[in-house]
Amino acid sequence: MTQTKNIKDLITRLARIEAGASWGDDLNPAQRMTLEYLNNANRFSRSPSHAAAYLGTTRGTITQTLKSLARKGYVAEERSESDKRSISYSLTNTGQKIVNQQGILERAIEKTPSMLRAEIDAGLRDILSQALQLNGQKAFGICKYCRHFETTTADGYCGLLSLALTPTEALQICHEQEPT
Amino acid sequence: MTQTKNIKDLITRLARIEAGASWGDDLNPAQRMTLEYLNNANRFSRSPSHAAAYLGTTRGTITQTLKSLARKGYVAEERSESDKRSISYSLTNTGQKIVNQQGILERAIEKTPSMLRAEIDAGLRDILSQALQLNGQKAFGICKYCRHFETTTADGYCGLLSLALTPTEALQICHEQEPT
DNA sequence: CACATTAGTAGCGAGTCGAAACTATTGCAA
DNA sequence: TTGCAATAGTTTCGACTCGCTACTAATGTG
Repeated sequence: MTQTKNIKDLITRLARIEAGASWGDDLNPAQRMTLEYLNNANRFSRSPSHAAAYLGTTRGTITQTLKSLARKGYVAEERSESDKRSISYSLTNTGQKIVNQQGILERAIEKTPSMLRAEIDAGLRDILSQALQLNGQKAFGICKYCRHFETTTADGYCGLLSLALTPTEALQICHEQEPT
Repeated sequence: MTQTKNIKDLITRLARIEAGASWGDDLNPAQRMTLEYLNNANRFSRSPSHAAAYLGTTRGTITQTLKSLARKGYVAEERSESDKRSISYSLTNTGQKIVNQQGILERAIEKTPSMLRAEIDAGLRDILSQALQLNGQKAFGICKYCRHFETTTADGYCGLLSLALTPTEALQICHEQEPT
C-alpha cells in the first residue's frame, strides 16, 4: 500500500467514524454538516446554492436537507428583498446548541500533541487546495485571508462588496473568498 | 475558530469532496468504500460483520450494500464450510478494476510534497487511534504490525491463528490485529 | 423586449442508515 | 446432552440522501 493510499484511507475512515457517531439529536451527518456550514458562513453565503457548492452536492439535494432542518426547527429561512429569488438560512437557538456540541473527531484531535496538530493542519490545507483545484471548486475560505480584505477600517473592509465588516464576519466563510 | 475545529473541518470536507467525486461506475461512496475494504482485508476479515465494524456501520446496512454489489457483479460470496453461518466476500475481476482507479483525493495527495505527506500520515494515524479508543472500536490494522506476527517462517506467521502467511497477506487488514 | 442565466423546487428511483425483529448455527455449561 | 445464550447474517420499516431531470420565477443582457 502506497503512502498516498494510506492517507486517503485515514481521511475517509476518520470521516466515517465521525459520521457514524454524529447520528444523535434526530440528525444525520449531512444535516449536521449543513448546520455547521451555516454556522460558519457569513450572511452572503448562507443560501442553498452556496451550501451546495461548499458541500460538493447539488441544489436539489441541499434544498431537501434545508427543508428538513427547517421542519425540525434548527434553521429559519429569510427571503431577500433585493433579489427575490434568493433565500438565506440562519441557525435558530436550538440549531446553535447542536452545532456547539463536540463530536468524537474533535475530542480525538484534542488528545494529540499540539505540535503535531499544526503540521496536520498545514498538510491537510495543502491537500484541500489541490483537491479543490482538481475539482474546479471554489475555495470558500475565511474572509480575513482574502485578497479583497482591506484594513482601511478598524475591523476590516471588503473591497469586493464595498462594505465594512464586523470582527465576527472577518472570521467567517465567504463564497467570494479568493486566497491571497 | 480553534485549530481542533479547523482540522475536523478539513477532514470532513476532504472526505466529502472524495465522496462527491466517487459516484461514477454505477457506485455510490458507501459501495466503493466497502469494495475497498474487501480489497485490503485478509481472507479472515471479509465478512459482513467485519466490514460493518471497520466501516462503523451496522450489519443490517452492510448486508444491503454487499447484496447490491453482488447484483452488480463486483463481489462474489463464498460460504464457509467450517462455520455455516459465516460468509466471505471477494472481489470479482470487474471489482478489482474499479478499486484500482485513482480518485480525486489520491491525486490531490500525490501533488503535495512527500515530506509533508509523512507528517500528515503520522498525525492522522495518531488521531485515528485516539478516535478508535474513544469509540471502543477495534484497530483493524495491518497484519505485519500486529503483536501476533512472528518471523519464524520466511514470509511471516500468525501466532494467534497458527498459520503461515503469504507476503500479500502480511500486508492486508486483519480484524484480529492488535498493534505492537 | 426577447433570451439566456440564475435561484430555488418538485418528483423519481436507487440506495444508505439505524433500529428492531427474525432465522440458523454454534458455543458453553449444568 | 440438552438447553440456552451468543453469534452471523438477513429482512423490513421509515426517514433521508443523492444524482438527475424537468420545472417556475426572477433577474440579467444584448
